[in-house]
Formats: sequence, C-alpha cells, structure tokens
Amino acid sequence: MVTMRDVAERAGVSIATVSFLLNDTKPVTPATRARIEEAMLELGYRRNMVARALASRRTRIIAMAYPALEHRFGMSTAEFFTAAAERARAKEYHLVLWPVGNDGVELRELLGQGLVDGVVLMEVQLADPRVEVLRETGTPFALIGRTAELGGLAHVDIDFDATVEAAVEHLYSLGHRELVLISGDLADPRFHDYGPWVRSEAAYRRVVAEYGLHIVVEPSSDSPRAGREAAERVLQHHPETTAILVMNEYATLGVVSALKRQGRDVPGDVSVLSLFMVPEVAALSDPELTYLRTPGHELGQLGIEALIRQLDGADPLPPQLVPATLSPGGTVGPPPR
Amino acid sequence: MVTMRDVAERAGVSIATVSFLLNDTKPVTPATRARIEEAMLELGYRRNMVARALASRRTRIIAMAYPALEHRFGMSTAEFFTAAAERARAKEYHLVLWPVGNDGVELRELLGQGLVDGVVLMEVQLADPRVEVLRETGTPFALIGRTAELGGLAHVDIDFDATVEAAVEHLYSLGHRELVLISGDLADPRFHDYGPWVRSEAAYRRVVAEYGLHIVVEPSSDSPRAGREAAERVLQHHPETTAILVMNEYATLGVVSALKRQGRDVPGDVSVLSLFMVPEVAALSDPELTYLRTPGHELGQLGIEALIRQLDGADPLPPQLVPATLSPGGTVGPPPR
DNA sequence: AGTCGCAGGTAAAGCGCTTAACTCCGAGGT
DNA sequence: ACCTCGGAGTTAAGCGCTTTACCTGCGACT
Repeated sequence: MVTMRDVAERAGVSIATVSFLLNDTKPVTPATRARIEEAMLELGYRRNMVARALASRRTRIIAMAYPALEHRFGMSTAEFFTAAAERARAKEYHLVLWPVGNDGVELRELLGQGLVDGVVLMEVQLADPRVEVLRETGTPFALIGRTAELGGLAHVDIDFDATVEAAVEHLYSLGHRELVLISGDLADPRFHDYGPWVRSEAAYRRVVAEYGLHIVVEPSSDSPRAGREAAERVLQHHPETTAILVMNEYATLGVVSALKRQGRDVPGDVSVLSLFMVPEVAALSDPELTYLRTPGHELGQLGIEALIRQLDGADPLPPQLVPATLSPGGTVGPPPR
Repeated sequence: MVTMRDVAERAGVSIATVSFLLNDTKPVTPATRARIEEAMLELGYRRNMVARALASRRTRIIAMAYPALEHRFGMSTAEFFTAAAERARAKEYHLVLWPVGNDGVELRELLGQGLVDGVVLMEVQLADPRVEVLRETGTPFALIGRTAELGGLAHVDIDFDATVEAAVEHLYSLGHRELVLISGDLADPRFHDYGPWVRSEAAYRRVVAEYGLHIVVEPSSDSPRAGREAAERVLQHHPETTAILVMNEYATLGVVSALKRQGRDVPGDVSVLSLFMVPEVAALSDPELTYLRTPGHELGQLGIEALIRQLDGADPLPPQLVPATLSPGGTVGPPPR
C-alpha cells in the first residue's frame, strides 16, 4: 500500500503538505502542488479512508436506516435509496443501507460503533423511538418523512395535502362525484402511526369535505390481495362509485384486477387513480396505471442534502415538502354515461 | 467518547488486556474478565470500529457491487441483498451496497479507499471486467453468478440446468407438446454476455431437444411491454403453442396480459410458467403466477458465506448451484382438449 | 534441583492520516 | 530601518485500537 509518506518523500515535501493539498485546507504553491500531484500519479496513491476517518473523527459514511421488518424493500424504497446514494457520492460520501427495527434497539447498537457520521431515517412514524435514539446519542440526522412534533428536525417529506388535492381535483373536473379512497390499514398496530397513511387519509377527508362529496374510506394493507378484497368491499357497499383512489402501490394492482374480474371496465365503468407510485410498478398493470408519481428521486436527494449540510456545517436546508405529480395512464377517464 | 483506555483504567488493567478479552485473542482469568466487563458496562463502552479497522487492517465491511445502470434494482435484487445483509450481520460484518458500472472503473475507484475487506459481485457476466479489477487489486471476492472460465473463483449461482429441466418436465407431464421460451434479449449489447440468459437459454435448447420437441425461442427484455410484444409474436407465428415459459419476471406479467387481451384464457388455452421469480412479483399478476422461485435468499446467504470464509481464513466454500423450485399458482394447467 | 512450557499480564510500537503550533521569509506600512 | 503580517511549509502530537515482544510465576517433567 502506498501511503502519504511515500508521496511526500517522492515530492520532497512533508506529509502535512500533502494532506493540506488533498483536503484543500491550506494554500499550496502551484509548483509544489504540481510535484505532489505528479508523485501521486506515479505511485498510484489513493488515500486511506480509514486512517482519515480515525484522525479526523469523520468517516464520510452515511447510513440510511429503514425498518426492514415492517416495510418490505420495494421499488419505491429502491428509488429513494439509489437517488440518495447518487447524491451522497457526488458529495464524496458513502451511503450504506441499514435494515433496523422500528424500536431503535439495533439502531443504537450500530451507532455505538462510530461507523457513520450521520443517519437518514426512512419510513418515519408519527412517534418514532428511533428519533429519540438519534437525539440521545447526538448523531446528526435527517428524516424522510415527519414525526408529529418536529422541533426543528431536519426533514423532507411528500406534500400529502397538495398531492391529494391534485388527485381529487383531477377526478372532479372529469365529472366524478362518487369517490372512494382505499387507504392504508391504520388498524394494523405496526402502522397505526405511519405518517403517510395518517396524513394522506386526513388530507383526503378534508379535501373531499371541501368539495361537498361523500367521504368513503376503505382500509387496505399494501398487497394485491388486500387491494382485491378492498375493491370487492367497495363494489358491494358502494356500487355507485365511479372513481377509486388508492394509497398503496401494490394494493392498486389488486384493485384493478378485482374490478376486471367483476366485469367492470377500467376506466369505462370505474376509474382508478393511484396516489403514490413509481413508474416501474405502474407499468405492471394492464392497462398501465394513471398515478401520482412519488417524488422518490427528489426526496432521496433532498434527504441526503439536508443531512450533509449539517455535517459540513452549512446553512440548514429548510424542511421540504414535495408533491407527487400526475402521470397519465389508462385507468382514469370520465365517469360512465 | 469512552475509550478502551478508560475501561482499562477503571478495571485496573492494561489496555492490551481489554483488547485481548474483546477479541478473544488471548486467555484472561475469570476474575479480570469480570472486572473488565463490569467497567465496560458501567461506562457504556462501545469499541470504535474505525480505530480497530486501522490497527487491524480489516474494516469488517463487505460491499455488494451491483451494476446499477444495466440492471434495475428490483425485487429480486432486494431479496439477494437483504438475505446477504442478514447473514453478514450474523457474522459481525456490515454489508454496503455499491452501485457500480459494468466496466469496473468505479469499482477500482472505490476499492482504492481501503474501505472494504471484500466484495460480493452480482449480475456477473460471462466475461466480466470487474472480476479482473478485483483480481488485480487482490481484493477477496465472491460471485453471485459465474464467469465463463472460473479458475477456482468462489461463486454461487442458480442451477439453470436443473431448473429448466424441472420446468419442462412439469409442462410435459401435464401433456404439453408445443412449448415456447420467451428468453432474454441477447441481441442487446449490454446483455449479450449476461450469464442467466445465456445459460438458461442453452439449457432450454438442450432439454427440449432431448424431449424431441420443437425449439422455439423468442427474445424479450425484462419489461411488461417487451413481454407483451413477445407474446403477440408467439401467438402470430406459433398459434399452436400451448405453454409459454418466460425467463424474465417483469416480462412475464406482460405475457399474461397480452394473452388475456387477445382473448386467450390462461391457463385454459395457454399455460404460462415463469422461470425465475420472487413471490412478491408473482402475486402481482391475476391469476397469480405459477413460477419457479429464484433462490435469492439462499444465494444471498451463500455468497456472503463464501466471501467471509475467505476473509476469516476458513475452508473455502465449494461452488454452490441452487435450482429454482416450483411454486404452484394459477397460470399452468393441462393443454386444451 | 533444574528447566521447560504455558497461562496471564504489561509496555510500547505502530496503523495512515489530520491538525494545532511553530518557523521562516518577503512585502507593506510608517 | 523597524516592525508587522500573511503565505507556505514543517514538526510532532495524537485519533483508539491491535499486536509483537517481553516479563513473571507456577506446575510438571526429568
């Protein structure tokens, strides 16, 4: 392994000078800079991140903690992660994925090892024990999602209000008046506090009330089967429905196939609009789904950005709320007759 | 931060003793062990991984390198990764995901930093430049997949022969005689060397020839759209087909929906059998797919195991080939009449 | 009785880098 | 001519561990 000492010797300078050059922490004359750079090139020098981390007490590693047990690692999570990894790399950080439990125990375990400079927390709950752990240990962190009371916590999240408003407005303007929301299943104890479900359902109730429409909300967990069952309940109890909004992406696929099974034409008889989805999943349905695209890419990047600003001591990034944007597909049309 | 020195002082021993105890590298009397453990508990000591890594020249971090550009991070990849992460953690290693290019440039870049002890390589190609990079730099590594010539490389892979045999045998014994394989698209330059596609197609040609059946292979990339198009070509050019085997998981969804669009009953008129798939994707189709389950969990674990054995200097794990196993669903039945 | 081996412990030299604190020198101000 | 000050380097003290070499008893073997 070629070390800084080798480079310094070859360039005829002290190793401190090499370090200053590398980190750009002190000026260096063009002449010495050239000599050092040449030496590095000739020797094929690569700085050792571990030594650097020990000396500077910064590892330049960021962990993305996501609750493996409670949430499957699906396409949306993948999108968050890859966007975040990309941004991190651009800022010369590494991103590692940490599957942790929702209770914060594993998180505390991992933090103790001094391996990471900061944490991006995903799938945040309204009251999240993990936030407490991070606070206690003094770890810098940013949330993708929001707790209920966010005392100045760095966070980015979906703008649920704007998204739901856009969705309802879209359907309303097409002429739909009998809407149903297939929401998350808040009765499930693992999710009763899950931000996206709580917030989007609340937004829906508010918006639909403003439009003066009936409020019908049917719970469903995020699987095709659950979606099918929810759709069947809707057909049975609310046959007048002309448009269904669906919160969960995999449930949406079930909703569409249940409607087709029951002989309903989509979108001729019933329109289906998915509230938060990535294109890859939308393409899996036939016809391809009309949906509001989860801003996974943006949020992944912003989350990392918010964290890195703290780490680098820059101005904090103010909280960002990004709406999902409408992406046309083949499952929404005007109501029948 | 509480360091080993603090613990040693409190326990009245030297810091070397603490280290020996922690790493179990030298015997310690029960009495001192107790004193040290008490001190650690009282002080809430957690060993610093970075310092340890620097001193021991082992970071206990493993990277899983997967080609982000060429392969989307889908459900199968997620399964590999989570299984691997789980196993790694059990062995007190960390697993980080590295999206890298197929050419090996980024990989070399990252390896130089001395951040990882070893690499698990995913989506291996028959001739893979990344393998060269790993060899050159002397990094321990294991492959999930295989190169064409594997001179003693540690690897685990799907047993394509056994899987394809099982698939064809299953269909044959139900009475099917007119089969088609919708394979990967080897004409795509990014994939002409992609092991799973090459190997499964070769296996198919061999097996079907042994059964004395017609060999019909239709290429398709891995998307619902491509699958739909491939299925349409099959219906047009080979209307006598009674069963379709599909290589790619997302393409399978397209195949099923194209058949239904064309008024074919699945499995009444045509059976569809997916060759490599995870349950999550199979559930997205209606009816749920009959498929051979990709042994992602097993391979993820075995891949890590193979690597860690090298790192820990244990006996090498012999190459493992694991077949995909049949999982019944609603898309395979006897041929019509 | 002599000595060999080993269990149990210590001291100290790094691992490859960062970062004060310090030196040296020439330009500017007065 | 004197002092000051900032730019460009250097020296050296760590960062928190691992690990080698070394020391000391003590029981066992001859």
